[in-house]
Amino acid sequence: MAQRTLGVVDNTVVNCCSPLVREALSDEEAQAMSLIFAALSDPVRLRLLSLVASVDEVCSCNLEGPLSKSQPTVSHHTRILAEAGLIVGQKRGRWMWWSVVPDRLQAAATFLQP
Amino acid sequence: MAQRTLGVVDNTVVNCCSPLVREALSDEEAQAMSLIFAALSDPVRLRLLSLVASVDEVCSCNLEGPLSKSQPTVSHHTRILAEAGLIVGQKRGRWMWWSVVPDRLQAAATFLQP
DNA sequence: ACTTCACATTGACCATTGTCAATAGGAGGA
DNA sequence: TCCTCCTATTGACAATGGTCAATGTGAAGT
Repeated sequence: MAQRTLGVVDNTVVNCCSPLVREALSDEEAQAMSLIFAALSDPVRLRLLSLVASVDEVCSCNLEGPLSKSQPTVSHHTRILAEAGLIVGQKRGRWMWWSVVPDRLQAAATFLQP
Repeated sequence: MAQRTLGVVDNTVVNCCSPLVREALSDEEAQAMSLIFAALSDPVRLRLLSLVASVDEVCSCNLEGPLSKSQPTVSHHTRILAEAGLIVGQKRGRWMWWSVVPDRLQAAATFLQP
């Protein structure tokens, strides 16, 4: 076992590592995290997420051009990213405004941190 | 634009953020990163990676049991994780010993860090 | 040489996914 | 009301992916 112990606090061993490294993942944890990474596993969605993350808000109509994808395809990808909790949409008038969820990105990053 | 500038060093603007947030991702970057996340997008592979990460080395024969998957399936998943650079295998005798590549995990984590 | 053991590869099957044309829904303007 | 605009949904298709039985490969022991 390569659990890198940092110290003992209140008679509890404190380990250094993220859930991924500390111990074997449960089925439920693995299932939940795989949904996030599945949302990140497509290059078009990564570019879409990057477009949203690099500004405060973007409406769907401003994504078709940069992504060179049809409107239904963009809608499909925003839906998957939203279901993974990585972006949230707010409808104002006829436009759908998307923004990132920094906490969700941070959670995924922390999960991988060795 | 929501580029959060940290300061100016050598006449170059220094931004705070990961590639994902700093600017729109290129096709090549998106394609490359999507391969890593695709490797992480399956619950069985996440559990496999966790098993490898929680110890120094594991041979394939010790993965079939915990994962409840057939030997070809385990081989399939180790291959995908290895091609993504997340684990490396070393053959010693008849056994294949797998270990994680911490730098690769760290790179994926940094990529997501907002 | 023969056998055994650990792992990789192949082939087949079914499920999932990315894409777009066509259509539907819903908000605002004339 | 009618029309236009933006987005979501549906349906279809090709491509990809997870799984395992069968087979191949290669190393170690007898």
